[in-house]
Amino acid sequence: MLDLRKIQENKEKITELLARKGYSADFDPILKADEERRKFLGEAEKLKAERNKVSASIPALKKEGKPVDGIFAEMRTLGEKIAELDEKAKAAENKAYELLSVMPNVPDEDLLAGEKENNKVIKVFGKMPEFDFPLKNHVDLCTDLKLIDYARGTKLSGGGFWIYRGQGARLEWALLNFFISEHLKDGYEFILPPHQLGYNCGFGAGQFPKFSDEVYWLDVAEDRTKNRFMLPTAETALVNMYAGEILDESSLPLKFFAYTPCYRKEAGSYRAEERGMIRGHQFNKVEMVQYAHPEKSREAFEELVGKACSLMEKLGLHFRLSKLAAGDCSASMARTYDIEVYIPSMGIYKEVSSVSNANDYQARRNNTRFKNLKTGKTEFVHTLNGSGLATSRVFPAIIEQFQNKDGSVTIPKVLRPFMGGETVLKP
RNA sequence: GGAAAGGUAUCGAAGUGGUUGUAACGAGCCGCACUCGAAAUGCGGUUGUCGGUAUCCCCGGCACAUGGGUUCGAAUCCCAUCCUUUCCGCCA
Repeated sequence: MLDLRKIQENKEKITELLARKGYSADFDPILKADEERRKFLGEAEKLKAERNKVSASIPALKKEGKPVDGIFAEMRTLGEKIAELDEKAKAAENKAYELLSVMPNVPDEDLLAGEKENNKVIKVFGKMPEFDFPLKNHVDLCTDLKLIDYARGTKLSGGGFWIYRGQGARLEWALLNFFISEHLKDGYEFILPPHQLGYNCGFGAGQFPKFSDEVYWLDVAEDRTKNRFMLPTAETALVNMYAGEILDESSLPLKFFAYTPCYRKEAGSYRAEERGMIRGHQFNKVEMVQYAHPEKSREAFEELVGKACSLMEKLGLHFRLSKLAAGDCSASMARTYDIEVYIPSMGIYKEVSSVSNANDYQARRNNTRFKNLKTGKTEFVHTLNGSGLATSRVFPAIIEQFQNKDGSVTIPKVLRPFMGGETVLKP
């Protein structure tokens, strides 16, 4: 949610920043509705003040035995006028809110305008793997090594689902446990949230109403706002934990991570080259979230980026870090860096982590605040999130980047303790 | 799913149609006093939000789970919804 006051003060600037996201904003209907709201509100409040004054004098009048019936009749008419003005003010407010709630977040000023093509690679990690033998893709490797059962996954649930089996399940679990152990070392609190969330969570995270068709709904109620959906990322849960609450300033930053599967329709995004587990309807992810003091949120962002990179480095993978252009950041986010791992068989880099700062956009939507002791005011916190990490791209990257001539795959050192000391995946 | 009780501020909790949302009382927190210092004690302060060209005070509106209703007037009465606790039922 954008700040209406900032729009009033700085309409041109915000319009320009949103244009970098490819969004053409028209604030005039919102500002007009808000002006209307204030007009009606002012009129209603004047009448209410009068009513309150009269009401307060009633007991005294009664005590003195003076007649009050005439006053009551007058007040009844006044009450009707008030109700009418209240209704008008409410209607104007709802209109402004509705228009405002579908607007995306403004990007940070240092972001380039435009889409993907303007993303900038900031840093490349590790060496591009080289193979002196014909390399296999991860689908073949996973099948030959009996790590993933694609065919039977489809049998159970249709396209976009697979089954981790034996050593494959173990590798997946080892990855998750490795991530968890690293986050625990950094002092983040481990969260296991519900996987079914209410509409308010989707709204608060800024994913609804726009993207409400891209999640799986549990059809227990006709009205979506009373229904639950399967979470598309743990962010949707973590970012709403303190909705409506006022946090202690001294408790900031709050640092969490959660493991959940992520359930997504990914409608229409299937492409032939994305075979195997690159894009599924259900994938495992460990998600990091911070609630930060507005003055410290840039620091928090760097910390999350650093953590995601460090996980990848410890796995020994070749990957790169990109700063996204304004138009490639999702609607809720003011700033996003992607970590992309190299998939040798595809010859391209695929996202394994997306680290974002929503600034106060999400906090405004779900009303998460803290008391600023310096100013004595309540302010919105900044929320940040980042994958740390999603396994569905890391797993294939490991399988492909660490494959050997004999068809085996070398297990990264940091994962071995979580796999009973095994060093190689062999057929 | 059935029954009962309940939802008031940072927390516990009182208030069950009137002049009082800082809303008794207690705790917490902040300040001051006492003290070498601390504890104890005493005094004072301590909700959020919207609006009034109003980041200092000021004036006004609103908020006692949420949404409606009754009334001149609602934390208080009525209806609906949500949630919590306890008991019972169900439980791959």
